[in-house]
Amino acid sequence: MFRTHDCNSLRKSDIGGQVTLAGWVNVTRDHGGVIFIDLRDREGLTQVVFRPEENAELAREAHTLRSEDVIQVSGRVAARLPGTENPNLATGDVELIPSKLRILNRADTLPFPIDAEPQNEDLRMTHRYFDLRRPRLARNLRVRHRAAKATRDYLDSQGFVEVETPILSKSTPEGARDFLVPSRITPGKFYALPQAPQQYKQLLMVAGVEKYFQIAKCFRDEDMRADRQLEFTQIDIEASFVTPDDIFIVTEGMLAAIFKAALNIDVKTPFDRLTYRDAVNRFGSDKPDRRFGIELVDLGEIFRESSFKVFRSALDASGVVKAINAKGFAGITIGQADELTEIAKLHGAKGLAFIKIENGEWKSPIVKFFSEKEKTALQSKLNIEEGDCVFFGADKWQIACEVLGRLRVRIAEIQDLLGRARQRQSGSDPGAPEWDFLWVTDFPLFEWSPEENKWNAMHHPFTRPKAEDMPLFEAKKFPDVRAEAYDIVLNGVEIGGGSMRIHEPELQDKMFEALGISSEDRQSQFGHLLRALRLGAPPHGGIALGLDRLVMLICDEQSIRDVMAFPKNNRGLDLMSNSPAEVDPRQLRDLGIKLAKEKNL
RNA sequence: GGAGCCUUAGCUCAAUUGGUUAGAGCGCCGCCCUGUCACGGCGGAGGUUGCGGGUUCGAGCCCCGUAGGCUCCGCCA
Repeated sequence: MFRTHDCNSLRKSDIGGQVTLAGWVNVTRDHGGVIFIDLRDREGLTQVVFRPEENAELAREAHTLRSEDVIQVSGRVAARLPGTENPNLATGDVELIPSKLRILNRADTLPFPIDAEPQNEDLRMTHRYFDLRRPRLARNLRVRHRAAKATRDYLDSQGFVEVETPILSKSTPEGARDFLVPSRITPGKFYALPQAPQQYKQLLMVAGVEKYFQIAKCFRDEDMRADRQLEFTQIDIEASFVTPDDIFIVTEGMLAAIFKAALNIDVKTPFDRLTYRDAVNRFGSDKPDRRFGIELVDLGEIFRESSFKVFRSALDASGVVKAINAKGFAGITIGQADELTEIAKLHGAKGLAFIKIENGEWKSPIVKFFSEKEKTALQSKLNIEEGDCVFFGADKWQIACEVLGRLRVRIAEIQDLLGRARQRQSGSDPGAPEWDFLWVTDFPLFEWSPEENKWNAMHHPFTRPKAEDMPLFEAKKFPDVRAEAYDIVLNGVEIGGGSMRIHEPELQDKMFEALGISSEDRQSQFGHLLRALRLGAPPHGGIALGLDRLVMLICDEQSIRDVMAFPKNNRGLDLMSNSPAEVDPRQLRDLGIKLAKEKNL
């Protein structure tokens, strides 16, 4: 037996016993005579004490130990001397007096200290196996495991069956850029790694599985972000003979089970629901963070007849005038105002108008254009008080809402409305974080792509239109057609989305037509699906949740990299293994691939 | 494809307005230290200030370029 206990299990009741522990040297405290070693394994720490008078040979060897050496020690469990107990340690009442020490492996000088937060992410990624030893990341891996296990247990209890779908699959024209895998056996042809198991899970519904799920790896060859990696994991769910409510209920139950398992938190269900239109109207976002206020207020009524040209012309062009009131933000600095103006311009605004209310005075170059009536109406509608700062958006609906929505989030960060900076500074227990779950429903079915000059599916091409909007769909009033599609949002982060699918071949064909996919392409790209729909496809729908993002939020991390064992950096490089890498020319020859010459710069 | 911030010892950081030999803590090496728990004490090694160019009597600091990292926009059905 390699060890009899882990490093977090010895207690007073074990005193006098003979035990063997194994682990890493967490820290050494060498007094010249007596030497203390904190031995660490994944469960915790136990103090090991070497005394020259007990065993001079062992003590001499213990002097050579350094951080992260791997050792095995056997000996007697002893009570600590009175007054030297460590209440901060679960094993702090006892210590191990070894009679045997095996140095299993010595560690080089460490690339970075394991007990501090390294700033250099490059360095962390290069030595990822070492970084993962740090308690924070070790905890994250285990929280992730518990979340995944709770997912399987819960969905199993609801009758869902986990089915694996191919990683080597087929490229489709819609959606993200595919990762391609060349076929050796069929030269010149390629598999694609799945962006999601979307078609397979629908085909499983045709197959009569009825309730499917999978914790599935997905691949998208797009640029990365803190919450986006080339490969990521989805909790993928699909069910037959269901309505959106059925999907909502099972998702809510699953998330409650995950939060119970990971954090021992009871999540309140059912979650609130907001239509896409309301979400954008009130929060300027289809994934609103409702943990703070600053809601968007529509001012169309007030300025309909205004003599202020900027507002009036926006309204006359059937746009909107909206505003947010940042309470107590009149002290905004010039730098902050510049930054917010930049954000506004970046998202399509021509500029940013705002009013500071200081010393009872409305300070802004635009106030002089307002009538008394307009000012009074503004004051009451926005609840304007001393110290407030009001920001305006006057533009097309989409742009005005998005701009104010972005400002809203940034202002909340600047004002620290979630108290994160304070929590970090005080170092105190931040208390229970607030978990704001929200369903956003009734997404538009289509989205206009100016680049391609065509309509694209906002969710995906298999999403069904809302039944009541079918006449609009038939009439090709595409911008007005709503989809039977929904997103699940947690604290302003989109953690999942899904829809009811099209199960009628005729409707699917019309959808492809609307998306400008030729009949030939429909057959070559989606022929199998269309054929399947003709063989008794049941009504079905589902959802997919981003496991990485969900675990990131649960672990209070800022990046999904910190909840993945071996993530890639933001250029898609694995700095540890140095992938991607060149391959042997023979491998390319086998695949019938010839590299193009590098571009001359 | 674009924008912002960053890059000084193994790590985390400092270095006044451009001015002497680029410092500190931790780590590492050596010596001392018998109840610590981030043990302590003394000493030592360790630097092409990412790289290239420019301005200057003089550049870690100013300018230009470039590489890398992170964040964001585009992109992500």
